[in-house]
Amino acid sequence: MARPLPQVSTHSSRLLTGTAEYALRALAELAVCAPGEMVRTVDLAKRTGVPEAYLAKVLRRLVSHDVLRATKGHGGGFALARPPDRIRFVEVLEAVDSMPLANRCAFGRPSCSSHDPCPLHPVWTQLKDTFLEWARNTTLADVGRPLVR
Amino acid sequence: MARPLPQVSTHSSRLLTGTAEYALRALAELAVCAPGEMVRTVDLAKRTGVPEAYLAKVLRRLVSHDVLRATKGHGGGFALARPPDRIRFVEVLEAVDSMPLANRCAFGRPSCSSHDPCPLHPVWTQLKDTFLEWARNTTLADVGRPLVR
DNA sequence: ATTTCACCGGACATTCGCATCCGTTGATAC
DNA sequence: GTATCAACGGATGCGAATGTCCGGTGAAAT
Repeated sequence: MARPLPQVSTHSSRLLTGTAEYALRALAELAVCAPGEMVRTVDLAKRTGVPEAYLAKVLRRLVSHDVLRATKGHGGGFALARPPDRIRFVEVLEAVDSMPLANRCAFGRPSCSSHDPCPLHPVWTQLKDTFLEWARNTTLADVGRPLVR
Repeated sequence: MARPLPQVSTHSSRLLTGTAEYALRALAELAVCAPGEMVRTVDLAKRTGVPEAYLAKVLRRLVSHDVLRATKGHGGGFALARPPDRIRFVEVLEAVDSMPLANRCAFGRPSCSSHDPCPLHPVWTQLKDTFLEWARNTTLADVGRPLVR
């Protein structure tokens, strides 16, 4: 017992940071709980396979960004701050990562637009916009579902 | 002078690793050169804003993966190993990152499929497949173009 | 042949994301 | 009031990704 469990793997095009993935795992668990049910860090850690001490830190960031709410003491724990369908992935990513991805040039140029594009601008914009659309349109209500959209 | 120039920014949902971004910058420059023209590391570094010493290391990885070819000595440098339209982004990412993204569960489960899905499986698959499609269908011939596809 | 040039490749330094630890705070149970 | 519980938040450690350095190798110019 006390099996190490699957930590984040390293060195690969990952799309999401390890921390963001951890946040989504925990939120996915909370999304299927009864509304208002408080779940402790230790339980979330067990269900998600995320290191408990680190998960605690991630959850705190989500609380400070009003994605989660928390209560202390007996019967305490974490719960979603709103119904699952009103928590968008983009909010989660902003909370744990702070993603200024929207206007970032793949060439590192301070200004890069369709008017003054860098060589990578078109292909990079294509990928970036797709990702942002996904992050903005996906909510916690979409987890654990057969993907209808 | 000797201005630091825009290194990769940190802490954000990045989609690509810094190294992968560096590789694409350099390849984008080489893609618009005359076929067979050899470009030196120092010149690529200036044009792309990538630290020269590190870029040299990235370029070597691309050579060992047959994305680039290199020659030493006077008039030496790097050039694409093939025409731009035959170099897919996925090859580049595999060369510098080694991306086993294809079958990786966002919940860290050893096995996760549509038969035995984790809560995040549907939404995660959606994003992952979109990214892989982008990486496989985009080539160096697409850089610097108005994005027609 | 010698010099110069530019890639090669490994050793080394730095930075940052990931992870752990521990004392503090506030709420509940008794 | 006291004890217990669980979140809070700062300090610290670790390892991978990033970035630097330098001697070696082979090709071209003279």
